[in-house]
Amino acid sequence: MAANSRLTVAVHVLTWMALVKGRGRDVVTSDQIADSVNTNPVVIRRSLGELRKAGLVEALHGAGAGWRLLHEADAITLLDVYRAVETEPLFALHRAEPNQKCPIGAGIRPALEEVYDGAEAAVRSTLGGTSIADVLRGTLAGRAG
Amino acid sequence: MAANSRLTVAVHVLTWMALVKGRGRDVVTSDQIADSVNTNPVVIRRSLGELRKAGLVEALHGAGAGWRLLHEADAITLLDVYRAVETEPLFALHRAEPNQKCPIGAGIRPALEEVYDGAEAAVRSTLGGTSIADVLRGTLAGRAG
DNA sequence: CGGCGATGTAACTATTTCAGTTACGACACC
DNA sequence: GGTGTCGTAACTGAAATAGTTACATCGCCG
Repeated sequence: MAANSRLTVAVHVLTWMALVKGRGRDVVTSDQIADSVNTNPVVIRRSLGELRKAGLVEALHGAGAGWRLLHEADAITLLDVYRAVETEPLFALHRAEPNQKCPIGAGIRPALEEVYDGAEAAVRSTLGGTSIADVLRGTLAGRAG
Repeated sequence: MAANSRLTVAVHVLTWMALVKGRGRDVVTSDQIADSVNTNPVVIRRSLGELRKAGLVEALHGAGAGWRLLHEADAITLLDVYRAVETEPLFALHRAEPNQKCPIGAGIRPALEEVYDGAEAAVRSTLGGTSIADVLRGTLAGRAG
């Protein structure tokens, strides 16, 4: 389970919500989404909870409860989703502190961090160039849109 | 993301080898490298084994055995290292196949793959722009070079 | 006001991965 | 043949993921 599928699940959730919203249904339940993603509703609610904290969706309570998109599909980029669900950096540094008595051990971490920051910036830039609307179009067309 | 430190360890290994090679010692043992990385020699040998398969280092046997860089430090990019040690994609797709009866479930995976491929290409491009010599300079200077 | 349907979360489990460790055979030089 | 190192298998502990059960909570509706 090297890489996690949180970004995939969250994008799937939002893309599905965008699709059914286009069909006139703008409040949906975690059970309905779970049926499309093919997983447990709790997994979906966990994902929606992160998206809610990021201000991308809202939860409604009481009768007719469920979830609603807070922005248009073309105003949500995959970078927004990435920021909402991904906490860890792309590449981890040493698990244990390297030998500080060695010039490499003492100085390599900031050097690596600079390179890793550049790689993450490149990823964010790529994700920022694709919206949920793009994914929806690509999904229905068989391409990324 | 359960990010691993394989890239970090492998870059550390090569950077250290480049440093000591500059000091005239071009055959080193996994024990010596492990002392700088602050880990077990077997972890280093596993990393070196992947770098050997990638053609970046060679192993010597018999008396005076050890490892040797096969290229100059400025001819090895972090992309070469990334390719050598990283097998999994940056982002995982669904763990279980999504619902094929749903238009999103049926079509989202190729759409996502296209975006993910773009992100990976961006990472590779960034890593390709930095060499072990750059990391060595940055490590000794307190920057990435 | 009580029932209902959904959210929100805690708690537990199975699976997987990572990295550290021990152990030992293989190898090539002396 | 002895020695030092590689090369790798096997095991362990720790952590993360995602799936699951369970249940308190919330707010409308009859």
